[in-house]
Amino acid sequence: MGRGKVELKKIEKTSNRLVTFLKRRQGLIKKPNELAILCDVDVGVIVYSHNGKLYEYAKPRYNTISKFNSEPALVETVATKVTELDNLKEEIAVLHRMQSGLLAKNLDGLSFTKLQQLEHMLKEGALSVKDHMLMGQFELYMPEEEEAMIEAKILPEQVGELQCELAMKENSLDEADTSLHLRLPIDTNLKLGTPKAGNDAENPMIIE
Amino acid sequence: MGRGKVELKKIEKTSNRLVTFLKRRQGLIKKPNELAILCDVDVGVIVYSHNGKLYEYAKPRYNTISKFNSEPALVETVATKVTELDNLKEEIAVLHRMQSGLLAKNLDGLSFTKLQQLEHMLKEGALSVKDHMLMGQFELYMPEEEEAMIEAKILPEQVGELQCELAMKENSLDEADTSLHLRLPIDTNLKLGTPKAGNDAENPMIIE
DNA sequence: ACCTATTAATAATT
DNA sequence: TAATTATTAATAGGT
Repeated sequence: MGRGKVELKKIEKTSNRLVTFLKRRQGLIKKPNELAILCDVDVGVIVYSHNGKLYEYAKPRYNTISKFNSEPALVETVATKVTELDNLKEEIAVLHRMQSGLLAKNLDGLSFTKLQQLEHMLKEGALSVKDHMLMGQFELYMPEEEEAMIEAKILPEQVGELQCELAMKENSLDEADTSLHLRLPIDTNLKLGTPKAGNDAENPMIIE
Repeated sequence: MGRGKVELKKIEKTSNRLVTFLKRRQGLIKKPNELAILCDVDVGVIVYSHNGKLYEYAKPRYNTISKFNSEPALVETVATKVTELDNLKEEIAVLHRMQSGLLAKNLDGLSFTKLQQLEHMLKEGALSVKDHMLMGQFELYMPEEEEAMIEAKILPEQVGELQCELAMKENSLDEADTSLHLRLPIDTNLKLGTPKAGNDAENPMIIE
């Protein structure tokens, strides 16, 4: 339609291209409205000009379409959502790694600083959890022999491995300035509870 | 175009409406393609038939458009994304609460079981982190007096508060069956490092 | 921006 | 349904 047909390829002459864009855009925005009304269906059209401006038509039966309709630009909207998703996934990955890593010992991906932070968190956290649980329920005194048994249980094989590691590395160390205090908080001389049988040593950390 | 113009209202005769839908739909899908090519812009069209079938055109310059393009239905796509976002946010909230809660002592939202899990994690985690850091860098021996000083530093005010709490609750306890072993793992007799000055006690846990 | 010759789309008919 | 045709609608190029 027009004086002579046009070849289906990019119009190189800029002024012509802009004029054609204007004209055909108007037609493109008008048509779906007719289709929507005549045939009672849902139609959406979006057109982006080359400088990013958005033109659109949408029969807003679906919320999603009307949602996009109200947005300044679909691309930006979705891009934002995708970025948001990616960030959240990344954050979850880090958090999971920090938590499950504690149990699975997969700490390799964490920086030395993160390890320091973890250590700090563990120290503070141990005290906080202890404190918190005390608010609810606790047992003050426990037979000495029972306590000793529990400690024996809690001291895992890792301690032995640790000592083994230490023996092996004993002679090869320097650069003391980045080393850390790794001892756990010392015994506070509080005897604070009796373990519920088999309940605190087997359950891995699971996020529900 | 056609034998007589049509009024812009729903075509009541079903057969006519279906035919019109077929014809105009074809035109609607064809036009944007021409516009996209001739004017080198991005265009997307979506049409839903009344029985839910999706017809569309999209010049897939933007991933977002092509993404929708590959979906059976835009509505489902967006709904899924929103759900995904909500789930991730919820998961992050839980993870953050478990981590920052350790420091901020905001453990109230966590179940008793979660507290038990946390305690377990802390115990295991302390050993794991210790173990992990040992792989890299450590200092084996430390002067006895320095170690004592560090322990004094690490024993925070919470311990005092804990003791205070204990003193106050000393007489009011029962229900021993749900109580927990809260003592930290005992001293392993390993002297494992010297703290880098002021580096592990002040930094809160921050996820980068 | 407007015209208008021409092509393209399509409503009614077959 | 599918093809044909008369008509309207869109628009390319000129003014």
